Amino acid sequence: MPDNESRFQQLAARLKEHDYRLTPQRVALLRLIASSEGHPSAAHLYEQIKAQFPTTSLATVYKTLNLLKDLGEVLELGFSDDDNRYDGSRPDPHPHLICMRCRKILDPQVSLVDDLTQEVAEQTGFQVISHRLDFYGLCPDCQQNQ
Amino acid sequence: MPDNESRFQQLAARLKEHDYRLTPQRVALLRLIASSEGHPSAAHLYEQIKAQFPTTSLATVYKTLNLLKDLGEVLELGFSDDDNRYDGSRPDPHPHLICMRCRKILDPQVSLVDDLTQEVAEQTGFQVISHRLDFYGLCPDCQQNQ
DNA sequence: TAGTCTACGGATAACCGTTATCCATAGTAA
DNA sequence: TTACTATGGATAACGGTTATCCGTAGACTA
Repeated sequence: MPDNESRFQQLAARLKEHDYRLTPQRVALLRLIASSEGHPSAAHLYEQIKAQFPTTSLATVYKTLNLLKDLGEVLELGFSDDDNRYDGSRPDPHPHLICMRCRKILDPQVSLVDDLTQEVAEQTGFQVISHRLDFYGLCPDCQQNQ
Repeated sequence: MPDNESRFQQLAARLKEHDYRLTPQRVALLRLIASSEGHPSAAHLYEQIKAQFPTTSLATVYKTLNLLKDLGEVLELGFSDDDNRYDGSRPDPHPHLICMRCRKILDPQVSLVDDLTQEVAEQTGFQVISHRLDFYGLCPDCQQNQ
């Protein structure tokens, strides 16, 4: 896994590559996205960036996130009953582990995803293109403190 | 898998069991839910039931679905960018296969879910309670007709 | 440096599926 | 018949996200 600074450089390079401007607001957002743990929501990023740029609009946060999403650099986790969350470290589809109590989201290291995907495809004749694998439960911290 | 009629009887019994009334609208909805393939949306059920009860409100559809959901008899599949879909045949969490073209949703028969769940739990220390496993792709029909 | 052009940021209205609210009434019980 | 309550229907409200509008910062040209 690359460190935060190099991940930020990657994101910045991708924007430049497509002739998008690196405005101060975007730079600040890229740094937040590259360094964030736990998969922040747009509202969370909005709260964080207001510390540096108090006049920033929530729309700017969404615009930047969608820009990175369209470039394939950010994975959007949509929830119908909660804020969307964003994964700026690993844009490829992968399983997530969601704590039902503190709403923290982790990326587990697993090996069986490809096997399960293949089983599903063979079972149904589907051409599987992507996936969204969410596990819900309690993180170790919340198991202790409940 | 039970046939549609017995599934309907199950649903009806569950409502009676909790002293909910079996109104004509609810009976019609229960039959639709028990017999539906491909995981209908609330709007889809609404269109269907209007053939029998033209004055039915969309709110009644949602109320009945939420009733069954709270009783654990219907599984709600929420999508942040699309209508929610409802599984009235298998209320327990299980993988789904979603066609990106015709939006059909299938229930694949797979054996590796428990293994993957266990791997995730051991890897992270999470107490895994539930899951939501969606695979996206093209169904056999849409592979041919594209 | 001045002028022009365009991408961008900020503010906010609009969107849309879902939920809440209100009221009339059907069904139940006494 | 009367009173009570759950239910259905209509629609307003909700809330996260997106679209729209406008002023401007920044880049390019000469």
